[in-house]
Amino acid sequence: MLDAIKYRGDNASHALAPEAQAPTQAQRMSPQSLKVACSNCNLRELCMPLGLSTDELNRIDDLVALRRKVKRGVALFRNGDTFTSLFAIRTGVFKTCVATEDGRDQVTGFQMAGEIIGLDGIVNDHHTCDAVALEDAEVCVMPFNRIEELSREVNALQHHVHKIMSREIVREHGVMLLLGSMRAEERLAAFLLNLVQRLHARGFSQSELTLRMTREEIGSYLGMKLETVSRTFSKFVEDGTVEVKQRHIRILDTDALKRIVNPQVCL
Amino acid sequence: MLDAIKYRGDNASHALAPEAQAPTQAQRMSPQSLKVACSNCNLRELCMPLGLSTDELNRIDDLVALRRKVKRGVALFRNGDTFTSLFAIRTGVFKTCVATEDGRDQVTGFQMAGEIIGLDGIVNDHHTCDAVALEDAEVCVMPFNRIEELSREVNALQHHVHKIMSREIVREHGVMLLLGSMRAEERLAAFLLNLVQRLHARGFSQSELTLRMTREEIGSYLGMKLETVSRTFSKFVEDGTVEVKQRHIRILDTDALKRIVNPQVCL
DNA sequence: CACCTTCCTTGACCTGGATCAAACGCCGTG
DNA sequence: CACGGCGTTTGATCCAGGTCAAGGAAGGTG
Repeated sequence: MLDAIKYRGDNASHALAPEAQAPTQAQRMSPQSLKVACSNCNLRELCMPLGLSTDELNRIDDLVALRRKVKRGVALFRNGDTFTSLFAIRTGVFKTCVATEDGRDQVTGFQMAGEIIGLDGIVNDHHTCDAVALEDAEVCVMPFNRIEELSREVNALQHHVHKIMSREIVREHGVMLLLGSMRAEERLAAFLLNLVQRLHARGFSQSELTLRMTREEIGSYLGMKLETVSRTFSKFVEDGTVEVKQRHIRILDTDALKRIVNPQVCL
Repeated sequence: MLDAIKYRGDNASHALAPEAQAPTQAQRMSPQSLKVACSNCNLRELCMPLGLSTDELNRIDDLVALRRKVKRGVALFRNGDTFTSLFAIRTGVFKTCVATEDGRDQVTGFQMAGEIIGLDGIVNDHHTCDAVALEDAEVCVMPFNRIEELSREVNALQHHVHKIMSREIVREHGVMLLLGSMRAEERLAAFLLNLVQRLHARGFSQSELTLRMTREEIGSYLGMKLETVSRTFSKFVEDGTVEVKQRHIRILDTDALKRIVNPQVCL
């Protein structure tokens, strides 16, 4: 799925703690005066196409209009907001969710550093879901007309944009498979494996993670009630597959999780 | 969702019968020698951006390399196939489905005339799902490198491609909402309303439709077993909401269906 | 520190939909 | 026309997960 790019050496156990990537004083004081440059961003390999020439890289630096901080619990955008930009997540984790008119809502994904959100807004020039920060976060704001302009000139960027959207479509296929045909244990196991894999690709541990979302949000994403999420965690603990201390999870037996997701293949 | 474009006047009751859009003799004989032209295609308003200049229209005619016929039950592409082209459906209905390694599969969508399939292949240069014709069908083959090339020059096309991908992402959000938070009756009601709405946008009846898929395929799409699909249909019939004769469906009370999907709003 | 709120866990019970099974209707074929 | 196969319907039963309810732990606040 996601290319396994390591861009941080440390396997910090408090993987996503806000302090881990605390902004510099300069960033905090004047986000706009700071020269925002993709070319020397350590997330570049996640957001941007590889193999760009120096010239192309410099032009891409202009993509990011500014950076924006989003406090925990605050929405980056909401259903109905006019669409102008895509957002590349620098730090923090977001959830995106859609809602029916009568109140029920559904988490459609959890996004972390290097991932792009806002793609839902392109069709109708306004967003059709909410993106809410699950912890203090920072994003790069990339005006979409600038993206379109530049991707007419930089082929690699054009193709990259297509790939990002296609990747999102494929990811959602996976969620549909999960929601349509898996049972509670399988869903949660798949969820944990996916999270830990993405964190690992970002240089964190393969076996430890700190959840940034509540049981209810996990449940919404996985199509089950929070009590079932909790019970399923407890079952994994009983089986010795994971350790759970509140939101801190340690995976003791990755293969067991894989077997749960895919009984046949992993004997 | 889909713009309600009417491009056919007739409200044929056997909406999707193959004969309704039977190919001409010329098409059957030599699909490649026939000049394939988007500019005079009656589906253009569904596939292509509006408001193109004559010049732009002519260039877009070159997008379609050829047309391809796909017999009922045959796959247009399969999981693993190398990706080269997107496909615009001219006639017929397709299903797309993904599968786990251990056999279970999940229908991710049903696509009809004017809709574009193959977007899943862009990320990794190979397809990650199967697209199977549910009835004899015909598609326009649009090599993706040609699309990228042309969309660098025709801004409207570039934006259109982005919109199509974004639309697919938004559609999948809706399916996730359905799978994650609706009950059987709501799912089937939502499914019927969506189908009939898309058919209506193509000039067919608002109240009658012929299903091209089996109960099992509907069930897979909606995350329920075929027996439950059948029972739910039967319940709708008891309630006087629809008439069901095999795959022929007549909706007697659209509002009732809407109320099932969205209890609060429709009192 | 005490208090409150929010989130999480666990128990007891219930139910919607899955599963298993049987029979029926439609349709293509020899 | 009879036959066979596939798709569908319907019934009977079961169970995974939902629902309701009661505490409990962590963390923030005055």
